[in-house]
Amino acid sequence: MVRRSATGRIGIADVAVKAGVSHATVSRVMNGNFTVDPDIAARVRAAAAELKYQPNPVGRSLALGKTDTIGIVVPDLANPTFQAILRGLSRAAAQDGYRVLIADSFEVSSEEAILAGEARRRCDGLVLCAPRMSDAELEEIAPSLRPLVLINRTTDADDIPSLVVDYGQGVQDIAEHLVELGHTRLAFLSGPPRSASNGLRLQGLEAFKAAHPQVEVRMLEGGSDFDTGHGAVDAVLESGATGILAFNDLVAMGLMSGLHERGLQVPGDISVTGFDDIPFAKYTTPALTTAAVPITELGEQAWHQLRALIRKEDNDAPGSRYQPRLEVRASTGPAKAPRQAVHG
Amino acid sequence: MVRRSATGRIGIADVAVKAGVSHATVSRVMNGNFTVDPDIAARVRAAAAELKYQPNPVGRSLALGKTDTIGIVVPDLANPTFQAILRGLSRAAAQDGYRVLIADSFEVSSEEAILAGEARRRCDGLVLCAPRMSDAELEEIAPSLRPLVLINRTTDADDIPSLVVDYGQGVQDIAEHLVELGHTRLAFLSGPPRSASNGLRLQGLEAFKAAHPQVEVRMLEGGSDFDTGHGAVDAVLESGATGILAFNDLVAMGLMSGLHERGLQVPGDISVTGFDDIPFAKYTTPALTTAAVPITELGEQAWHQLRALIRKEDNDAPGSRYQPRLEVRASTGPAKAPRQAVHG
DNA sequence: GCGATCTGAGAAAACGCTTTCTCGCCGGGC
DNA sequence: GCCCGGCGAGAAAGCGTTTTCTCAGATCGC
Repeated sequence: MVRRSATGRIGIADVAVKAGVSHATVSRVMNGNFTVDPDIAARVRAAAAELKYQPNPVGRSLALGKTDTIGIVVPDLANPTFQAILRGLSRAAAQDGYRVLIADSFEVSSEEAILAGEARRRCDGLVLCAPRMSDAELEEIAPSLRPLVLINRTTDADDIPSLVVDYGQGVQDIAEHLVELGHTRLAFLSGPPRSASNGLRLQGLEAFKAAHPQVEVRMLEGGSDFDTGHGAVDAVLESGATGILAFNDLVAMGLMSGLHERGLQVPGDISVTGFDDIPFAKYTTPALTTAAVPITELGEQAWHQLRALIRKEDNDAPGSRYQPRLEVRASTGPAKAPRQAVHG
Repeated sequence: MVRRSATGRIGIADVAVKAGVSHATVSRVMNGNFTVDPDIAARVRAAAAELKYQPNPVGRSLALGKTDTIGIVVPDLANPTFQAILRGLSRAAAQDGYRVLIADSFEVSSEEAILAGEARRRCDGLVLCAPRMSDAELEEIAPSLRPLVLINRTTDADDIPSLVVDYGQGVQDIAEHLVELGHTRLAFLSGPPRSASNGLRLQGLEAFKAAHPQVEVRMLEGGSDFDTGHGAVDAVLESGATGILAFNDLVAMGLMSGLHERGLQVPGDISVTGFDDIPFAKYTTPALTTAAVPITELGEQAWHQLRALIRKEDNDAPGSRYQPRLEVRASTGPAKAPRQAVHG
C-alpha cells in the first residue's frame, strides 16, 4: 500500500518506510553515496522504483542552495535574435543538466530590473539581454544579479562577462562592400533610438564617414521590425540613396517588400543590406546581403561563461567580442547612375 | 551592520532581528496579512527596505507547495511554430505572475518523457508539445504530469485539455483553393513520418480525394524545414503536379527558393502553398498562400486552460479545436496547361 | 473588579530534502 | 581479553519560508 504524504506525492519518507531504513539512508542511496551497504542500497532502490519515487527538486534546491536552473531576460521573444540566443543557451545548458527559465520583458524596460531580480532569485545565474536599459540602471542592478552574463552590454564589474557583437565593425564592412560596388549615396535605416547595438552601429558609421568623406551617409529614423522597413520606403526614396543599410534583417526584408510593391528592383534600382543573418535571410528574393552574427553560438558561449561563474572556476576569457562576417548575397549590386531625389 | 546568513544572502531572520520582531511577523507583513499592528508592520517594512530583503522563492515554494512556474516541453526551439506557442504562453502566464521553464527535447523523442517529468516536478503545471511521441507512451505518462495541457495531441483522460489545430480541414481548404484555380494534379510534400499533425493532414487529404475523384493527389516524402523543401524540387517536378501543398511554410519557402533557382515561376509554372502562416510568410516573394493558424493565441489559451486546472476551477471548455483560415496570397494562381512529367 | 473574549505576536511545526553529528557494532592489535 | 579505530546507519539539524498553535495582554461585560 502506497502511503501518501500530505501533498499527495510520495516522498523520501515513504521510501524509507518501505525499505525499512531512515530518510538519511534513502537520500544517500539516491545521491550515489557509496558508504551504504550494497544490500540496503539495493533494497532502497527497489522500494524507490516500486513507488516510482522521484526526489522533489524544490526540497533539494533548498537543501543544496542551488536550483540547476538559469534565467534569461529578453526584451522580446518574437525577435529572431533573442530566439537564437535562447536556443543556443538552452541547448548548451541542457547538456550540463541545467534548465532555462525565461523572462520576457516585452520591451517594457521599466520592468526589466524587477523581472531580472525575480528571475535571478529562482535561478543559479542569469543571462541578461537588455538593449534599452540605461547604463546607469545596468550598473546599479548588475552586481545584485551575479552570477551574471551580459549580452551586447558591458559593465565596469570585472566578474561580469560581456558577450558583445562588434556591430560597429560589421556596419563598416557592409558600407565598404556597397562602396566597392560603386555606391556613393548610402542611407542607414536605424534601429530603436535607445538601443545599445544601434549606438554601436552609429559609431561605426561615424568612423566610416571619417574614412570615406566622399560618400554621403544619410541617417533615417527606424525601428527593428518588418513594419519599420515596410513603412520606410518613402523616406528611403526621398533620401536619394542607392545603398540602404537596414538596422537588421527584419527591417531589410520589410523594406525589400515595400520596394517590390512600388515596382522597384533590388538590387537593380536600390541595394539593400540587413544585419544578423537570421535563418530566413538566405531565402528571401533576392537573398539578403547581410552581416552574419554567430548568434546561436553566442548563446552557447553565454552558458559557458555562466557555468564558469557558477562553478567559481577561473575564467581565462571573461567575455568575448564577436566579429560579424559579411555575407554577400543577391540583394546588393552595382550602383545605378545617381537618381534624383523623389518628391513625395 | 547587515548580518548575513550562511548563504550570503539576507533572509527573513535578518529582517526580524533588525525590526525586533519574530520571523513569523515578518512573514505576515510581507504577505499582506492585516492581523499585524500597523506600527510594527511599518517597522518591518522599513527594515526590509533598508536591507533590500526579498523573500527566497525556493523557501516559499517549499512552504506553499507551489512554484508559480509552468513548464513547456517543445521538440525544437528553432521551429517558428513552437516559438510562437512559447511566446503566447509566456505572455499570458506572465500576466498572472507565472514564469515559464522551457524544456527543449531537440527532437529526441526517447528523452521526452523523462524531460517532461523533470520539468513537471519543478513546476505547477505543464504544456506538452510532443508531436512524435507514440500514443501509447503519451497515454502512459500523461496522468503523472497533471496539471497538463496538450498541444495537437489528445488523450483519453478528461481532465487533460487538448488544444488541437484542425490540420485536416486546413489542408482540404487549401486543396479546394487550388482546384478552384483549375489545378487537377496536386502533390503533398509531407512532413515528418511520425508527426501527429502530418497524420491529420493525410487524413484530410484522403477525405479530399474521396470528394474529388477527378483530382490527382500525389504524396511525396518530406520533412519540416527549409532544406526539405529546397531538396524536394526534383521530386516535385517529377510528379508533374501544378499545385504543391507543402507540409508547412518553411518547407514551402524552401521549395519556392529551389524552384526559383531552376528558373521556374511561382505561381506561373507551379503554385505553392504552405501551412501555419508564420510571420515571414507574407514577406516571401511571392507572398505565400497558406493556412493561418492562430498559434500565438493557442499558446495563450494553453495558459488559460492550465490556469483553470491549477486553480482547480471548473473548466467549461476543456480543450478547443482551432480552424485554420485560408490566407490567399501571391504564390498560387491559375493552373497552366498540364505539363509532362520531367524525367530526372 | 474579575472572568470571559478577543487581538496580536512569538514559538514551533511543517514543507522535502541533504548532511553533519553521533553512536553502536565489528574487527584488529596488543 | 580489552581497547581503539573505523565503518555504516540513524538522529537531528539545517535550508528559508508559511502557518498553525499557543499564550500574554488588553478589552469588554456584568
